[in-house]
Amino acid sequence: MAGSRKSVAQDVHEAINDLMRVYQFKDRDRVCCYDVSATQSYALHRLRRLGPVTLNELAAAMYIEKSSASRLVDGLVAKSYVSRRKHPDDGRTVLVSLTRPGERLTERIEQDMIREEELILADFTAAERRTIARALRALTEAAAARVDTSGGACSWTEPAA
Amino acid sequence: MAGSRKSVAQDVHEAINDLMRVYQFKDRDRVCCYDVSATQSYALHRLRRLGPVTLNELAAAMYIEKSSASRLVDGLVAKSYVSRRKHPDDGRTVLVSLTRPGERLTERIEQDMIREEELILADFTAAERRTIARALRALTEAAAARVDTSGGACSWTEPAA
DNA sequence: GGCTGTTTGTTGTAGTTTACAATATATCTT
DNA sequence: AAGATATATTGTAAACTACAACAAACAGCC
Repeated sequence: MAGSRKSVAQDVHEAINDLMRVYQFKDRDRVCCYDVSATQSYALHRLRRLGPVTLNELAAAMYIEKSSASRLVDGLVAKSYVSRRKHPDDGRTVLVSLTRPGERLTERIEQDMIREEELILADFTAAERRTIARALRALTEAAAARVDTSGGACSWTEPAA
Repeated sequence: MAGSRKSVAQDVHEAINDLMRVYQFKDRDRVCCYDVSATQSYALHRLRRLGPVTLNELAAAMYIEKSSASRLVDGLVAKSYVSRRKHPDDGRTVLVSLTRPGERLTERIEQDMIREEELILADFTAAERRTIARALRALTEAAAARVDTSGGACSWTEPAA
């Protein structure tokens, strides 16, 4: 395998790059269809998954700076899709959570996007679809393991050179 | 399969979302290491793949608007990594291509990123790595097939509802 | 109990990426 | 040759992000 000139790693690298470009475009295009942006939509989905979280936790889950998360929440609060309230036990932290309208919107967007994913996946057999899902998940986890999200910022773990 | 409550499409949808967030973060983090941004870096890689192209072609390959491509090229020309010259046969179009320094930088970045990809892939067997590569490529092509890049803009092909 | 240090979140500021609309120039069609 | 079309650039504005400075609340220690 070390002999092959075009490595699998190179294949994967290019494929991920291309996948990201296509899906980023897809996300941009989708903005118009709902009341939220792609980033806001992702935040809603994380919140749906995580339940009420502090701002730092949300920032870590999204791999963004806490100040970015703060403004992201600003926007969603302004639209009444999330609530930001003081933590009962710790006056420093806030608890961010979906409102009922937020839950409804999140579910609707999620269903629509899954339907689109189904169309894309229609070209594959059931076994292939499962393989794709597993591969993506594994790859994501492997990459996520290299991110340090402690504190209010994130940093990529460089290999000790 | 229609019976399973959590569909494969849902799995794939979430996995792609998460993968994108992690890799977008990884890209942002990597900006510091070179003389170009992540987007500029992607443009360099496309140019390396495509050879000299017109601005519209580059825009289509990157799924961005022609005006965005124009400014993207501005930045890379300013750094002397690409050249923008008039097409000999068609006075309307420009030919964008890598300069020698641009080629060198592109190769360097690509090698570094592939090395990182190898670290991420280290957790998988050779067979798994090949499966991941194939799955990603197939997924990307399936998604790309749904984008219409004719003219100076792109648009996502919605299913006829 | 009160001082010091730490954690948490917000605000000021700035850079990058992107799109839409208007424009200029060149080519094509009839 | 005139109008229509294609290509690229510029004006403008929005979203997303980070870093730095700050304010408020907690924690520990003496």
